[in-house]
Amino acid sequence: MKRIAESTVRRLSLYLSFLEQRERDRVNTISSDELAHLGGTTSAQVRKDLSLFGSFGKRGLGYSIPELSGKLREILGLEKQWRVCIVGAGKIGAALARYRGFAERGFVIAAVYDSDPAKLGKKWESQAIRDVANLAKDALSERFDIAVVATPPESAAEVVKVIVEAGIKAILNFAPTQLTVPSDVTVRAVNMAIELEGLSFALTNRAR
Amino acid sequence: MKRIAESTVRRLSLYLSFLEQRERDRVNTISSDELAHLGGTTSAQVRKDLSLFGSFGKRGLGYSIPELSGKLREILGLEKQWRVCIVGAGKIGAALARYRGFAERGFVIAAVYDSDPAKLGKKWESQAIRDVANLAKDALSERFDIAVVATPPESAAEVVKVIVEAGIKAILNFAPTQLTVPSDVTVRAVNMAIELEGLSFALTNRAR
DNA sequence: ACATGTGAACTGCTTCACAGCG
DNA sequence: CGCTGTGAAGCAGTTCACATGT
Repeated sequence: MKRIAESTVRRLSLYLSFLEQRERDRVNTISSDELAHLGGTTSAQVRKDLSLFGSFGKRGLGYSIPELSGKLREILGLEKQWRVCIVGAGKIGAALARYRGFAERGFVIAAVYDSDPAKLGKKWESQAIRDVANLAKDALSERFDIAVVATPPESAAEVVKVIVEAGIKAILNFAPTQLTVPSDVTVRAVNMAIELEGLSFALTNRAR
Repeated sequence: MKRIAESTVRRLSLYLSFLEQRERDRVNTISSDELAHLGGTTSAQVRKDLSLFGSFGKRGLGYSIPELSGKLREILGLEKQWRVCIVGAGKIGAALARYRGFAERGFVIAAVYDSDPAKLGKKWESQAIRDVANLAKDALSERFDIAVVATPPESAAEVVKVIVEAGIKAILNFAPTQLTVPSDVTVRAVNMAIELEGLSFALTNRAR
């Protein structure tokens, strides 16, 4: 399969979230132009994005919402359940564990780890917090697909080493650190400092 | 000033964080090649990024770490203090309020808002949680520079309306909703669902 | 000799514009 | 006629390669 740009995949996710809203409204067709408006892009961009995966629309009509959202879920791999383990039982981990949207989209929080003895064993949304020392062993039997790194920056590198050795191929990193991983492991980083600094830059350098 | 790509600004933030690590180590010069390694890019990219703002290096030597980090702070607008208000006193708001790194970089949490009567008045890292109904009024006297939207998706649009009317020109959005704002308002969005779906896509479509 | 700074070449994402089809 | 699907054109960001300065 052809290589797909990250920006394209992000837009596909967006399109899907709009379609899901519309599904609830019982509207059942949508044009590339409407999708473009919702997502702040152009109709040509929408059609190009979708055309990378097939021809899902009807000329003169637009796209069937149930059909297109099904296709997008398929493309994005949201038809299977993904087993996620969260490493780091701080506020960010908590926010993730509590967020209902994940379960809806097939992301199952399968385990939560921390290294703080005070937290171990405490229940968290029906999960007991486990000792991160057991992660490697647990991963063998529980087959985590995705690991979320929500530790302080000092521990991130070490945790990632364990994650990689456990054979997990996808990491969502909330620690403000650059991770080094083999090329078959995919990392997405969310770095709040970088976002805030981007805003700072925009405020400082915008035309007056 | 020439338009700068968002990707460039993100890299500048990264470079700065590496320089700050090195500053602590009392090393005082660094080459574009080293910076590139730390940030997973190329030396040409580093030099091109920096050259957009001036010539900060010495040929044959590299960049002075204190000088370059100073320049980067200046470029990114991190020399002044930015007043941030957080709207939504949930877990994400809490994670932000607690994160020490922000204060260090000049982002001052000036206020925290919520609409839940049960939360109002409670203290949070030395901030009393205020009623979001007062946001518009408070903004007049307290001059918030940046607003963080950390509310549930249903309330995001309404909150953003108030933020924009209050004259705040920069928004960091954690709600999984597309925001509509005038073109003089900068928005950065952090959407965990999109990141996870990106990982799902990568796991589904990677070469086998 | 070494590492920067930068025009030129390149790559790849986005936009255009229109043929194709319902 | 309307809206999709898609080559071709355009443009922006990245990489190359070398002249330049120390």
